[in-house]
Amino acid sequence: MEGVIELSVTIKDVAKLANVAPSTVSRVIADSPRISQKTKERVREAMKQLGYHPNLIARSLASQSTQAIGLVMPSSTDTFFQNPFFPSVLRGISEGAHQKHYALYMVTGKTEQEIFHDIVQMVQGSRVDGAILLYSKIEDKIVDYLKENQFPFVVIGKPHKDTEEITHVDNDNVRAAKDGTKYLLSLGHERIGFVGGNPHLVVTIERMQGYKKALEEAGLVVRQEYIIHGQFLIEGGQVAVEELMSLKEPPTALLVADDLMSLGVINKLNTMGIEVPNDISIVSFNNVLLAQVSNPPLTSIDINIFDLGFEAAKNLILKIENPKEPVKRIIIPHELVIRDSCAPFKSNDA
Amino acid sequence: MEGVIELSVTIKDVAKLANVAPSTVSRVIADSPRISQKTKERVREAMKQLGYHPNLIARSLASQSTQAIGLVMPSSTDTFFQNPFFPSVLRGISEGAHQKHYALYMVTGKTEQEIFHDIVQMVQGSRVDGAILLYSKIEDKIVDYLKENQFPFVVIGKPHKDTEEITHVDNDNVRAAKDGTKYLLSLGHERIGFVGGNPHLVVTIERMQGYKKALEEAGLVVRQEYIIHGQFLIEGGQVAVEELMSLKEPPTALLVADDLMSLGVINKLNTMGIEVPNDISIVSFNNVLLAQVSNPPLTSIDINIFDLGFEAAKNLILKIENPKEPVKRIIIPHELVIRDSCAPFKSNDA
DNA sequence: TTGTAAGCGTTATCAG
DNA sequence: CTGATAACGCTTACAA
Repeated sequence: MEGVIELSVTIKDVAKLANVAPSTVSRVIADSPRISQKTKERVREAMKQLGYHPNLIARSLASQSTQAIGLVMPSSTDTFFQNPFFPSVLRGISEGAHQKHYALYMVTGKTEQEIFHDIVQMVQGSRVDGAILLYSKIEDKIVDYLKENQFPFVVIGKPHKDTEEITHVDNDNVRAAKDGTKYLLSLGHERIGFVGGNPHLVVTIERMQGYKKALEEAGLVVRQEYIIHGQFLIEGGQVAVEELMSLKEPPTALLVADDLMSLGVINKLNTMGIEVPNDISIVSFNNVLLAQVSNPPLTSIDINIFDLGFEAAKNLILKIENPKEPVKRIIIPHELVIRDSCAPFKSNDA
Repeated sequence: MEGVIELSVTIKDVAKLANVAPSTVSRVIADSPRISQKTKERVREAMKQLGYHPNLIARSLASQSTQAIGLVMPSSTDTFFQNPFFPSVLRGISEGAHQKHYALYMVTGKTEQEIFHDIVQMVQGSRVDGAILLYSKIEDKIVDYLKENQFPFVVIGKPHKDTEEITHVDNDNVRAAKDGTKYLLSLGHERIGFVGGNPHLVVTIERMQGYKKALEEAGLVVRQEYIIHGQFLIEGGQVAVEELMSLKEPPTALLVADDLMSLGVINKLNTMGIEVPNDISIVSFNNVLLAQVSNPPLTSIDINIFDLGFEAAKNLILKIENPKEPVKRIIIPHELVIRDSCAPFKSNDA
């Protein structure tokens, strides 16, 4: 006869039972120092007896805060979900949120318009205290909207514009791509291709820049036909390979901007009878778990995805709880993890 | 001079500008048929001018509904997140929720206790209108709690107990495992091992049952040493292989309850110089995208993960919006997808 | 240290 | 068809 179907016990019920005013109960919940121990205990006892739990919605309305943060996905949700990047970054965000007792809120729109609409609702509807953009693309209406309304948000990746005014957590992707390319260069490769993701994503742009820079610094020309864009998916890699390998002078090494793409690349290459790393070398990006069990295991640039998420959540909450928190740019380190997908360049006429 | 920093325009502001009562504005928002067209237009005009957006929190408080559904993850969140099952089921849920304009809410607790606490908060705090359990395990406090409080929820998988009283979306896992095992049997294999996940998960139990049944029906004895449990992760598969292959009489075929585990299995086998499918055959489960690019491509039982999520969301919402909705059991069909990880049994002394 | 009462922004019940 | 007015359950001055 207890703990059952006690439909909505309110603060008033507790107050009545404990013989205090509702406001006192509220203060006990907040553990206000201005309430006597005795009262606190009495109230807590009453809460226990009644199985009281605060109504968070009411609390949110009164206190103008929800203890929830909104997650903003790219409009290509399906692609995004399929990629191991998503769960990893989510883990990081979840951990960061958890430490400060925040929950996560996701809208379910699919198209760009729907998502925009959902976000506006979420923000104006004050369902969340802040938002994390899990991607960065050029010309993003959502960023503009959030900025205009001075709503707390941080972006994972480098904002396309107003970089100095938007707190963001990012890798040094230019540098990372440069590192990867240099590694390939150091193995003697000169015909190096680049397989990137959606060209509207800033991360794609930056990695391409790094790739180009490395080539230029090595005194090589950048060949436009060596640069391919696809989706951050297995098929993206497969399609890229088809194009690249049909060239008269195909590359002998590839910088691939995503592990999942790399799997597709290798898979396609296999079916064509081309071997990695014997016939072609691959440096990949992200170093998700799959990179290890790939055949061959992938040499991949670890970008510490978990940390991207974790820092994003942490800094967003800082911002939420202290509106005058300064704008920050947080750079998460990367690291080239060498496995077995690269080999020294061997001239054809051997 | 418009659309900027209009901090919290309320229904009252709109009412004032449109020269009507707040309640009228509320009715216009709900598109009540009892409001004249003229008034509606006038009010809508005012809303537009002021950039009004309803405060969803206030609405929730007044209407006792949030248009959000809570997601309940297993306590081994990290493992769960890493598995492609998660994004797939999430996609399905998201789609189902989207069609009825629901959002998703996730708590961030890590340990079993924290999660339980978070869920209670979420439920009693009326932050969501219903919940989806993304797993089913034995002795689940959360299920008991939800049931006791008659809170709308559905589980993905088969509830451990009170099966008839809990709406759930599941595969016929016993049958599916039986099908997979029979297929192996039909190839001439008799020494078939089973690699399952966490033994507290109902899905593991059922797949194991199906496996056993198939063997028994074929007149074979179930060997306890052929049954291994691990995590639904790459390492889980790797560890299982170590155990299985150190047996004096190792199996010639494996039924593996998860694709990611299968990758681990194959990977480990490779390093041991054992070839799939020549030396050992594998039937896997889930048929996630990875199954196709695995080397060799996996023969895997497709359980239609997306549909699991989709139906769960759809039926939960049905339940939310109609409390007298009957309890339902929804069985999503499965299908054995044959690829290249199985070969006919070849006796050793060939 | 505690109580009173006024919000928070909606919805919903009555009147009219 | 529209307007008052009372909830919804909590927080937070302001009093006492």
